[in-house]
Amino acid sequence: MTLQLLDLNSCAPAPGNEPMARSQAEEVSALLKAVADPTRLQILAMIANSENQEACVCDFTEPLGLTQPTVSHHIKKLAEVGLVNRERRGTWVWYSLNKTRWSQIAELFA
Amino acid sequence: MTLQLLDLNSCAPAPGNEPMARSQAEEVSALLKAVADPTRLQILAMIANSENQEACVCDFTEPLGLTQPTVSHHIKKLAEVGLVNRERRGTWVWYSLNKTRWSQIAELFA
DNA sequence: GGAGTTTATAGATAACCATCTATGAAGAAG
DNA sequence: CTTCTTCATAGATGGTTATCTATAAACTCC
Repeated sequence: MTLQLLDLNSCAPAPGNEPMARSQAEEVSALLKAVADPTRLQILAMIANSENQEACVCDFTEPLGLTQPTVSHHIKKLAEVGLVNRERRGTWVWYSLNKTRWSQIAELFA
Repeated sequence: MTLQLLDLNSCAPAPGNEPMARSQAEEVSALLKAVADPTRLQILAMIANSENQEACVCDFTEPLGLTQPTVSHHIKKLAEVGLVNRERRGTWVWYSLNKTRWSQIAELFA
């Protein structure tokens, strides 16, 4: 999936009433929806602020006051849009931030 | 409302399992939810790409294939989080982008 | 004031989503 | 192979939201 800008700084010949392509809008929207949830923002911040910038599901349940399946659900949403990487090491599954994907969001609003 | 960063680059002493404050997460989430909708992304892009970087409700209905109340609903969502400015001039109401607010989103993901 | 135009609001409905409980899958260790 | 731990999935449920129709509000012009 290739992210494209909203052309805020574009000097294009003013498309007029032609709206941004719906498909592109839906792509960007899906990425933003994943991050537009308070619990998922907390999860992302916790990963970023943790020791090795990685964490497993069980690290979140108690601080967030949520059940394990709910945390798994949220992390899955983040993984689906490529915001977190998944890596199994033994019994645990470690999740880390995909910083490239993260900064792609920043570029959208640059 | 004061926007705060997710402390991705923070050198703070590693809060450990203490999650980001829920209230802050909800504030940021509300802002991102407003923009995490394909139709609203199209509206924002259309405003940005229009002649004087402003547009009124009736400019959107036909290109987006939505009714006027639906467009009003979406613009209201954007206005509620301060992403668009509202200005009545005669019969029309003109909406423009709040670029300060816009770039605050970029800062969140910087 | 009355008619026409533009935008906002109210209410209804269908789709979506966050959360839970229950259960399955994957790996470690005895 | 069995047991324990961690994570994922399935299904149910209540809350949120995008959309529509109908109507009100604000403004212009005659």
